[in-house]
Amino acid sequence: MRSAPAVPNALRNLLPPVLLAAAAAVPLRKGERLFLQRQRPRHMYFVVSGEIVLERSGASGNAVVLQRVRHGFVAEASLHSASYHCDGLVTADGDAVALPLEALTGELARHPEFALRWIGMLNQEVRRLRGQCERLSLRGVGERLLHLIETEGDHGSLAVPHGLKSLATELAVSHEALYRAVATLEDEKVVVRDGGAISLRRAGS
Amino acid sequence: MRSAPAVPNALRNLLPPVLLAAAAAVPLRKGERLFLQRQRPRHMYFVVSGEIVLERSGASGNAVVLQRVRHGFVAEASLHSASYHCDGLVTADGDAVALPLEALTGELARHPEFALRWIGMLNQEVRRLRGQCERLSLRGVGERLLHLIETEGDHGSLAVPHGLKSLATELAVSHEALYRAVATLEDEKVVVRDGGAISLRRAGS
DNA sequence: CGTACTTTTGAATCGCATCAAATCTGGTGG
DNA sequence: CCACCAGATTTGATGCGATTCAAAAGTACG
Repeated sequence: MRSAPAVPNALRNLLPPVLLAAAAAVPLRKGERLFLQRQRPRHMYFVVSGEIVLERSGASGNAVVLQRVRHGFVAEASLHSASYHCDGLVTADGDAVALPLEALTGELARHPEFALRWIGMLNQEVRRLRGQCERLSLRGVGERLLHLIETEGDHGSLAVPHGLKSLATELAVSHEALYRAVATLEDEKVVVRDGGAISLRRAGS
Repeated sequence: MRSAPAVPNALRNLLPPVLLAAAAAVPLRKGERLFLQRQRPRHMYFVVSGEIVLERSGASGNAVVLQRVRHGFVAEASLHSASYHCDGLVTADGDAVALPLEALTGELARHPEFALRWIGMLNQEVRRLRGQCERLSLRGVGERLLHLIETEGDHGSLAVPHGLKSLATELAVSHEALYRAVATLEDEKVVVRDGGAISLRRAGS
């Protein structure tokens, strides 16, 4: 028996029954693109496992990573948009849930308390994005990494399940620079690497 | 008679009557701080004129500019927060409107169509922030500037009412670097400076 | 065992930050 | 009107840190 938790608890608590019924499980295959820039939005996704990267190809042709999502909503901002504003690229196998945007709009209009929860979710996203902007405003790879650990980490410990290389693109630095920064911070006894996690020495655990 | 447009049209179209009645005009004085990090949120603001900068003082003590607002909402993400996540510093005299958060929450719960409009506003903000992250991920001052003009500008023309210096902090580069980048782009016939605006030569106007 | 990937280290180069200083600007008061 | 000041603008020189190119070593997986 495949234990397929098509809809995780986070969604059960947020969405009304009608939407839960309309939710469809979507398998994520590395390399696949869930949606493309400029496409008309039809679904919103919730990543249960695996990884999706929102990326946008600039005029110069180089792809820029807007966001990595390992657990949470993707394309939630396309609710009333005429088109997706970025690509949804799967970078690690896993599972997601697709929600039809039409149904979502209808339920938001029908259930005020759901709309309020949705607004709360968006507020959280806005704050997270502000944090990312703040992080990217920092000079120095080390500072960015420490900021990430303090901001997104759990009690001074940041999970890095997919290696430092993918983390480097999120911090908008070369992977070499990140490796060197981590090594330096370890020498300085500021952080400790524990396999799939980086932790601050002070505070936290 | 002072023509005091306490509530601009953008707000009239968005907010229900009850909130418009609860809105209070707030004069903005340069140097003043509308709210402080970690304070309990009581109001949300809408900038009519002047400028407010959202800034956060990092652990290292250096202030980081999260956002400059010359027209639009400020602190909209603090709706259900226990505290503001940044300071609201006035950087240019002007006027704003203050909305009590309590009343806002109540109206959102009471009027689904208002909640939907609010969600639309938040979606726009999320996209704008993603754009800013994308911009900050770019290497090179010139690239960031061009991205800003293309993204936030009006038909390839970006208003710079407060000089390039404040723009530099928004792009997270030194003002010297920005001045040099602008000069270079002008030499290369890529942009034109027109007093308070920078415009692309190709496209746009 | 081989392939593909990440991790790691090295060396050269380039862009930006930084410090410094000169010029220009608008505004204020004499 | 002019002197003067505060701020923005501009140019120059220097150093550091990150990028880049390169290559080796480690690791996971079929």
